[in-house]
Amino acid sequence: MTTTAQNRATPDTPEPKDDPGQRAAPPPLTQQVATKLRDLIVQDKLKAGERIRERDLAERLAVSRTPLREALKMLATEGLIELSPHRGAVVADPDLKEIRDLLELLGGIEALAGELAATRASDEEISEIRALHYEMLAAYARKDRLEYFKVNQAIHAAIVAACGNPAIADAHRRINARLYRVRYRSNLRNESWHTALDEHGEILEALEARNSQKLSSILRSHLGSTWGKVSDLAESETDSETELEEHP
Amino acid sequence: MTTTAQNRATPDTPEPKDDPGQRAAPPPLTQQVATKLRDLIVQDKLKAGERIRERDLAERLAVSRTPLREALKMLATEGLIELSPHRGAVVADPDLKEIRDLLELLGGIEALAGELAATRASDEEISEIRALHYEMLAAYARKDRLEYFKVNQAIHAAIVAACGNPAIADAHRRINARLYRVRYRSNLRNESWHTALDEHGEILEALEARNSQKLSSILRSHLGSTWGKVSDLAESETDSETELEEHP
DNA sequence: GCCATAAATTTGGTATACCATTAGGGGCCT
DNA sequence: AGGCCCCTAATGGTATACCAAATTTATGGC
Repeated sequence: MTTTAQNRATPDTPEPKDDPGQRAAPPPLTQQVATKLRDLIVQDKLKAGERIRERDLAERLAVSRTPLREALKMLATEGLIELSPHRGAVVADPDLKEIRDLLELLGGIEALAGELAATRASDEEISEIRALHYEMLAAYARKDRLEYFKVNQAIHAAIVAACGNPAIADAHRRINARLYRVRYRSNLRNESWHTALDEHGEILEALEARNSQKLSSILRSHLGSTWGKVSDLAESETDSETELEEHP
Repeated sequence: MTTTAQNRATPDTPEPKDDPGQRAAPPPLTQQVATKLRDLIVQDKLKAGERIRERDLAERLAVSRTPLREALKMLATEGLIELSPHRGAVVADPDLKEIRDLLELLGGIEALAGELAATRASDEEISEIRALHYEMLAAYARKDRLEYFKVNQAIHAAIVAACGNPAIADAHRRINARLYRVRYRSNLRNESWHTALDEHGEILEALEARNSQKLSSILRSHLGSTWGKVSDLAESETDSETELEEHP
């Protein structure tokens, strides 16, 4: 058993997704599709503003429309795509105002999480964050922007997780997902790594000193500088390429 | 009067009645179902922990399983219900820890929103909030707990809306929805209205003085007292009624 | 009489078929 | 010649049918 066995409709489906011999739990297809779509959006393989044709995408993912639509509904409530009544789904393409709003919210949540983490984090968690910090320094030294970005994200996730409040961590993860693409591009093209690096030093310092107020305020301003980079980047882009956009 | 409190009781009211001859805009069924389910959950007509049988519920709502399932998926990502792989959906029944976590998050978001609203809110918005405050006093004078509760919610929603950040307002609405049932019951049975009332006076004062820091900190502690009431109530309940729960 | 195992029923998961609505194109009328 | 309207194709919305897994129940053996 355990081989999802929907072979009836699609006879040859070379799906290596779930291990057949493993007695582990088979994950629901809708969830798999949702996760896959999340990845596709976050990795920009589904471009922002792109129209999603259900039948095509369903065939591409080798699933039926039903689980795909359910996944779509989930991503819509997460804010990753937008659903128009009879016009289908498009990948969310936040404008500058939305990005600013989301960063403001994300900053607030990180500040809250940091404040709590400063008092609640275990020594082990702090040690791990310090380890990640060094990894980030390593990535910086190697000028490995991708690794730098990932570790950077991991650090923030770890701080948020250290507050011991899953609800906060979940909210953070969601908002972050909506900004992931933007921040990724910003990271790849921006010049000033050092400001973020300095701030991260302060963050670690405040955390280890268990200084709630300081950690909180640093995290707020930290995302403020992120906003600066993003808006600068957006400016230079609209300058040069003039993104395709609907006009009235 | 415009923007009376009743409008804020439920996120948005669907159109259960079919348009007579009007061919304007038929709202998607899935959305209607989702809205209806939200209301049912929030009004406790679908009890916490209750198992949801898709076929029954679909028949009860006179829709097919497909839109119902899509709606279910949406509510699941919103945290209002929980989906177990093959055991179906149950109405989310947060335990004390989860409630505390959610209140902590909600407090943080309200604090953030308040801080921003203190500087950004228009005079008209502040006036409207004051008007709502008086409505709440009226409900208090009449000992109308339901109205009091609704106006109370409306005030907080108005403050959050006044921060001019839809992302924050949306996040707030979602977290609040998950706590609505709990807070509603707490409100109906708790004795001490006055503490909340006093705090609301301070809130209004800080907002009109445009004192960001004060408004922010008051909103944080305000939900702290909410936690006190909720936990007290939970205590007395487990004392007296012994909620129906699965036993080994 | 009790426990274990297997069958049946129930329930959720998935696929497909069908219907309604909307966008696009071409022809007709002004 | 240009704009309005109708017709057609495509796409999303809804319903139903079928399959697999899980729970419950019945039955047989200890």
